[in-house]
Amino acid sequence: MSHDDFPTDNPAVVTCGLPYANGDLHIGHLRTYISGDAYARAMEKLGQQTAFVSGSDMHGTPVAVNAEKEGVSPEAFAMRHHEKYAETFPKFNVEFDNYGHTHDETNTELTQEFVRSWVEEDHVFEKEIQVAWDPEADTPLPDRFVEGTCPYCGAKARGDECDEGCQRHLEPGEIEDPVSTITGNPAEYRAREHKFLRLSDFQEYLKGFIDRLEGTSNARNQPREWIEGELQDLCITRDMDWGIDYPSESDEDGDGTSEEDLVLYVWVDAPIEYVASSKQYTERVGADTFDWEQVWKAGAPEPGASDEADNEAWTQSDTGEIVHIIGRDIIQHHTVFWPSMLRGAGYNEPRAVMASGFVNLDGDAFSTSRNRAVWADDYLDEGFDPDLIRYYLTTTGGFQQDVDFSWEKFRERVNGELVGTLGNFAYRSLLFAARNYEGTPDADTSEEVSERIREAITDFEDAVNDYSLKRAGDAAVALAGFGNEYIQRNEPWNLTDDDPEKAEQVIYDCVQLAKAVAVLSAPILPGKAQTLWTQLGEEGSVHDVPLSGALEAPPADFGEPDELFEKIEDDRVEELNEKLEASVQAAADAAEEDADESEDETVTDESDTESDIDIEPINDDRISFDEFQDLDLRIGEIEVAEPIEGADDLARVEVDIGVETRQIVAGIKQLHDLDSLPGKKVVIVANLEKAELFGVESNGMLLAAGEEADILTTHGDSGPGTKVR
RNA sequence: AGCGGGAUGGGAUAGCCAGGAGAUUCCGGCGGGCUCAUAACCCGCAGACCGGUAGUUCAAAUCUACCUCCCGCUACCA
Repeated sequence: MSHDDFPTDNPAVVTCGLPYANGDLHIGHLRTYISGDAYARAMEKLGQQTAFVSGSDMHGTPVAVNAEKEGVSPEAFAMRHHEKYAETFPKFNVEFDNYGHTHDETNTELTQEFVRSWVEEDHVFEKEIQVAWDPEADTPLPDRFVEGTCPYCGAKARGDECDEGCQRHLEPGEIEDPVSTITGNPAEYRAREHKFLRLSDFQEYLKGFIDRLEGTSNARNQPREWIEGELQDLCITRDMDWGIDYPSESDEDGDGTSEEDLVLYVWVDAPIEYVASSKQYTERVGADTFDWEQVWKAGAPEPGASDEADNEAWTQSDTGEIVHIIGRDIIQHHTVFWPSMLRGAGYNEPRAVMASGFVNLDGDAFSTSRNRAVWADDYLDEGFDPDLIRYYLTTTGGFQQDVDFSWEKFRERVNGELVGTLGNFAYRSLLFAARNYEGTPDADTSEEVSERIREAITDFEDAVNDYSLKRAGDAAVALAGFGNEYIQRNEPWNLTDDDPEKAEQVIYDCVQLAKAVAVLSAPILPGKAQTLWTQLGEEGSVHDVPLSGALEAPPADFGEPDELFEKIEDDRVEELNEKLEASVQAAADAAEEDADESEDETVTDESDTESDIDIEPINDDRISFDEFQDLDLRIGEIEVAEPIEGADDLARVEVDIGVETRQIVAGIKQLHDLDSLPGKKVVIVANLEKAELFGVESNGMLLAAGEEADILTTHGDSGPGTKVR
C-alpha cells in the first residue's frame, strides 16, 4: 500500500464486513454496505482502480444451531440466506464486483493455505482446553450450542458471547452452568486439543500497524488497549462439522484424534473471504484488468521477516490499497486478529479501516427481537427509491457517529435536500433548457460556474481522502444549492426576450451544473444520477465518467425531463409510524405469550433441579495442614459498601479487621443491597496479594458462597481481626 | 477506575489537528421577494458570551491544565 492521496497507481480493494447468513437485513445493517458501495464508487470517480468485494459468512454455530432447529442442513440454510442477500443488495444499488461466500472452494482453499503458512512459521500451538459436551448426544457443544451463565456478569449467556448481559466475548470453556441447546441437558466439560494462533507473536508488528492505519479514529484508538496490553492467544478451531476443516498435516504428530474433527473458527475463514472474493473477481475478469495478488500479496514482507514495525517497508511498497468498511462492533477483529492473520501468512496489510456507528430508530437501538426495526424488504415494499435511504445513511452525521433514523427525519431530509435542492434544480434547469432551446443552448460555461464546479470536485476528492462520505455527498448537494442560487440570481426567464444571449449563457451554465451534479452525486445516488445523466441526453453510464467529466460540454439536444424525486407527504409519515408501532406491538404480544410459556418452563426447571442442585465435585487433591496455615483468614466488619461505577457486579467495600481498615473489591453488587451491608461481619482472606480491578485496589478477598454470593459471617461475638482456623 | 469519543443558537451539524475580524450549514420561527420549477425557490431578520474555571498568546470554539456532564470500549464473582 501507499499513503499517497487517492488515486494512486495501485489497484484498490474496498470490502464490506461479511453479512452473517442467519437472518434478515434491516436498514441498520445496510449502512455499511451502502457506505462501502458509495465509497468504492467514489474511489473510482477519482480514477482509482477499485474492486468492491464481499461475501456471505456461512459458517459458525448460529447457522448450525438454527439449521438444526429448522431441520435442514447448515449448507442449505446458509445458502438460502446467501442468495437472499445477493438478491437484496442490488435492490439498494449495492453492486459488488464480486460477492461470494465463505463456503465456496476458493475461500476454503485459501483459508487452508493461510493456516498452513501460520503452522510453517510456527505461529500455531496446541493446547488442551475444556469443551462443553452433550453427554446424551455424545457430541461437543461449541459456541452457541451451549447456553449458561456468564462467568463475568452472571446473566444468561450463549457459549460464545454474553448476548443479554455484559456483551463480552467468551472463549470456549468459560461459560458456567452449561446447558446443551440440542437436548436441553446439562452439559459437561471434556478436555479437547485445540489450535491457537499465537497473537503475541504479532504484538510489536501491531503497534506499528495501528499507527499507520488510516480510516476512522475509532478504529485506530479502540484496539490500542489490547495491542499495548497483553494479547490473548486466539483459539482458531472448533469441535463441529460445519465449517472449513483444519488442514491435516498427514497426522505427523500421531495423536490421530483431533485434527480430523476440527473445523476452523468462523472468524478465521470470514475475513479471508475478502481475499477469496478478490481472487474470484480476478478469475472472472483476468489479471490484466484486476490483479488480486498485487493488492494482497506483492511487496509485503515475507512471513517471519524481522522488520516488524518498519514503517518504511510498508508505506513504500507499491502493492494495493485495502480499505475495510465495517460496523464498529467488529473493530478488534479487523485491527488485531485480521492484520495478525495477514502478517503471519505474508500478506499485505490494510491501509484503512472505516468503522461506522450504529443506526438507531427514533433514538433507541434497533431491536430485532422486539421487531423494532425497519427491514430492508419493508422499505422496498413501501416503494421508496433506494437512493433515498442511501443518501440518508451516508450523509447524516460523520461515519463513526451513530445515526438516528425516523420516518419524520427521513422525510425532512428527502423533501428538503433531494426534492427541494437537488431535484428541483435539475428539473427547473433542464425543463427550461428543453422548452426554450430543445437542449443545451449555444454558449460556453462561464468562468464563475466552472470555477465553482472545480471547487466541488476538490471538495469531493478531499472528502474521499478523509474517508468522509458525508462531505462527498454534501459536495454534490451544495453544488445544486449553488445552482438554485445562480439561476434565481440571473433570472433567465426575464432575459429570454430582453437579452437572449445572456439567457443562453445562464441556461448553459445551469445545464453544465446539472451535469456536474450528476457526476458528483453518482456514488451516493447511483440510480438517480443515471436518470439525470440520461435526461441530459448523455450516452452510457454516468459511473464510467471520471470527475473531470463534470466540466465537459453537455449534449446539445435533449427533451423535457421528468421530476427526479417525489415529495414524501406528512400523512405518509404518520402511516409509516403507525405500521412500525403496530409491528412492535405485535412482536411484544407474541413475546408475552412466549414469556408466559418460558416462565412455566422455568418453574418446572427449578423444581426439577431443586432436588439435585449442581454441586461441584470435591477436589481430590488434598492440601497439607501447612498449606492451609498459609491462608490468613480473619473476621472483619463492613464499614462502607458502594458500587463501582461502570462495573456490573463489583462493589468497593471497606472492612475493619481490627488492626486496620481494608479496601476490598467484591463481585456482589447485583446480588445484595449494598446499603444493608455496613455493620455486617464477614470472613476475609487477609494475606491475598493485592490486585487492581477497574482501577480500584483490592487488598484481600471477601468470602462468599455460590452463585448468589451468599456472604460468610459469624454467629458468635468474635470481633474484627480474629483469626479463623 | 482506566482508555477513547463527545459537549457549539429551539433541534441537528461543521469548524478544532496546522489559533486571527462581529462562528458554518440544514431544519424550525418571523418578515419580504420572485414565479422558470414538484405552492417550490431566493433574500433578509431573530436566536449561541462555542460545557465550566484558570492559563499561554497581540489574538482561543480552536493550544495547555484542572473540573462537570453524556456516550462507547476494557484483564468484572481476588
